[in-house]
Amino acid sequence: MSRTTSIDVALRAGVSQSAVSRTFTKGASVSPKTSRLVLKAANELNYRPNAIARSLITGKSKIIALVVAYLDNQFYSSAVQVLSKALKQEDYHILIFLTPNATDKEAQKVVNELIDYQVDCIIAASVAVSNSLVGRCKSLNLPIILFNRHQNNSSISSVTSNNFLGAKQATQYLIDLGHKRIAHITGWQGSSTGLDRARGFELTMKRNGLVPAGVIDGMYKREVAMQATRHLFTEFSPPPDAIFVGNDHMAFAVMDVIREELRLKIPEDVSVIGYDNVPLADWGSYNLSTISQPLNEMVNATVKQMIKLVDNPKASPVQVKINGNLIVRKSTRKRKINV
Amino acid sequence: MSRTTSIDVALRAGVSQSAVSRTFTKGASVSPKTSRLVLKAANELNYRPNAIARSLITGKSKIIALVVAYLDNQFYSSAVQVLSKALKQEDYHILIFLTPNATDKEAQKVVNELIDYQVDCIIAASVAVSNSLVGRCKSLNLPIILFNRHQNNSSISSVTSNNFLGAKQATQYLIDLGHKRIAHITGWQGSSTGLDRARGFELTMKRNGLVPAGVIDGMYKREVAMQATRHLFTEFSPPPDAIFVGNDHMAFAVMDVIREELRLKIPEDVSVIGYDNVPLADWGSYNLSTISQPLNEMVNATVKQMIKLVDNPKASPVQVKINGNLIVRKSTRKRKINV
DNA sequence: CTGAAAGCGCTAACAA
DNA sequence: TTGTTAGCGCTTTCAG
Repeated sequence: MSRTTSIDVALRAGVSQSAVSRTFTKGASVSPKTSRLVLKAANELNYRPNAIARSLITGKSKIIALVVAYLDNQFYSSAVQVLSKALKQEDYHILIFLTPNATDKEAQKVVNELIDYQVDCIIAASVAVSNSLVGRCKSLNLPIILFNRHQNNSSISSVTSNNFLGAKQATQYLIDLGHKRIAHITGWQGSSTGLDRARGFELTMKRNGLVPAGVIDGMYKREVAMQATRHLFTEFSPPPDAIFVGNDHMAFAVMDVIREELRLKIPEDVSVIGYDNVPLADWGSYNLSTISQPLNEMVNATVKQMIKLVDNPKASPVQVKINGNLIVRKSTRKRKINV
Repeated sequence: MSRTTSIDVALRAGVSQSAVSRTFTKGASVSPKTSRLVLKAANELNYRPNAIARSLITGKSKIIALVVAYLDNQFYSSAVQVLSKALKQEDYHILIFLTPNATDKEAQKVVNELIDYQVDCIIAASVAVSNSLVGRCKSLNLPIILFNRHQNNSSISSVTSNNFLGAKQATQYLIDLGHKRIAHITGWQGSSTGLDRARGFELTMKRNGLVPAGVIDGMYKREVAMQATRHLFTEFSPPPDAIFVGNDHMAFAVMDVIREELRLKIPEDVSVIGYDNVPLADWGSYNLSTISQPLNEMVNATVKQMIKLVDNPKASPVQVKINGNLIVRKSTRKRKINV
């Protein structure tokens, strides 16, 4: 009743146990004849090599740890899907860790568990990684790649879109539409994406001689963004006529408040633009203009770098930055002159 | 530069290697003194037991395979989050498999990989599992639990909500509102949820002496549901004044078509009710009435059964069925008399 | 309670 | 190319 092992197969095929191992280890030398014998016996016995035992020796588990804060934001559930597909192609598996409370202690705990399972690489999506943790991984030769986040520390690999440029595009677009009172509900100011996008906004406003009609940290959270929106329209006078929101996930919340609570029309009364271009942004009820983050390219870059690092943990880290595009939908529109 | 092992710790603590193992194996007998010595040395060396080596012996990996078709549907991304949290509590880890094309061959391949990694249990969310596959798992003593699906085969454990009852509630609710021309865009008719909900609809209509104003399979896919909606309003005359949609994910698509393409009002012209009660259903732009699937209870039941089965793979399978509730929001409303 | 010794199932030298 | 042998790092008998 217990699992068939390579010995069982060897016995039946009339070869040595190592012959069996070799036929299942790519790059090993086996004669076609032996291979055929082994494969036949293996098939009859329904044999599969034990990946655990293999990992113990090779030191490689073919498992990637994917650490992500949450999946509420469609950008991350999409990212998980695309990553999963790409990694499957490379014969890697995903151990997924959801860490909603991103305290450093929590992160420490997660990394401990990753180490226990000998994962080949960590992909940290939208999770802050302290320098001490990076050091710990480095000393263990455990590669780590930041996805959609970057760190000033240039010794760590990261893949992001060009958030600074994207924010500049979004802001300039609103300005070109004729908006003068533009507010920004920022992404979490403790994250690189949130900071880069806010920088792009501030700079573009200044370059155009405009003063922001309010800047509030939305923390990338729906509830906080909703509160920020209410604040923007009750405490600022005149209220904004356009809002650049730090990501799509918050932009949906902003739109809901503007339409359902404030009874204003989008885009007639207020233009709203988001960031990410998640699938939901294209749905009829939102039709949200936004800046795209090229998920496929970001994932490809991530996997490519992962393979490099697994192969050689001392390979030089890279910081990949991919340009996104302005996606114009129906949540933004040209101002009439003299509003 | 290589990893610290139990031998390193033993040497430093001045005890045997087995003593180290025992202090890290719960249920083993060690004197407090030895334990203290070991823990101290382990801490100084930053030692962590190698989970891979442990699995090789115990046969238990503390890893659960979570197989899910996709994460586009918010019900599943939510489910993954809640499951992840519950399993973490029990010290289990999740190897996630996304299998968008649910062919049996694909499933076979996934199961092979699961076996390779010696997962302790398979949780199959919304994935069809053929009987041959179930048999294969059984012969390997690999427990499997269906989440949000059930099979006629009563030898396999499953956790679902009471979809038949929920569909009856939804339909009766529409009838009580005064609707007479009620259509049903069904969930995929190859799935138990899709079938149970359709049965509940058909039966309730019949019992109330009503004939369905169209029944079309939406396949749980956004695009298909959109097409079905168009069909319902162009090919049926008079068109429906209420639609029971097989899940929320499709209901959003239906609402988008009704409002953006057909230029009809919800709920004034058409009532729409969904199924699942995903977070998005509560967002202002949709405000979708629906039947809840009690995710927390479903997850708790799943984890409980999983622990039982891991402990004893021959434990009797259970089919858990949890009742959901009607959630009334603003996508449904009472018909005026004589419309 | 403790240490010595025997493997878990496999890969990777090594010699033939 | 093949079989033999020695481990990977750990848990688990078995004596003491």
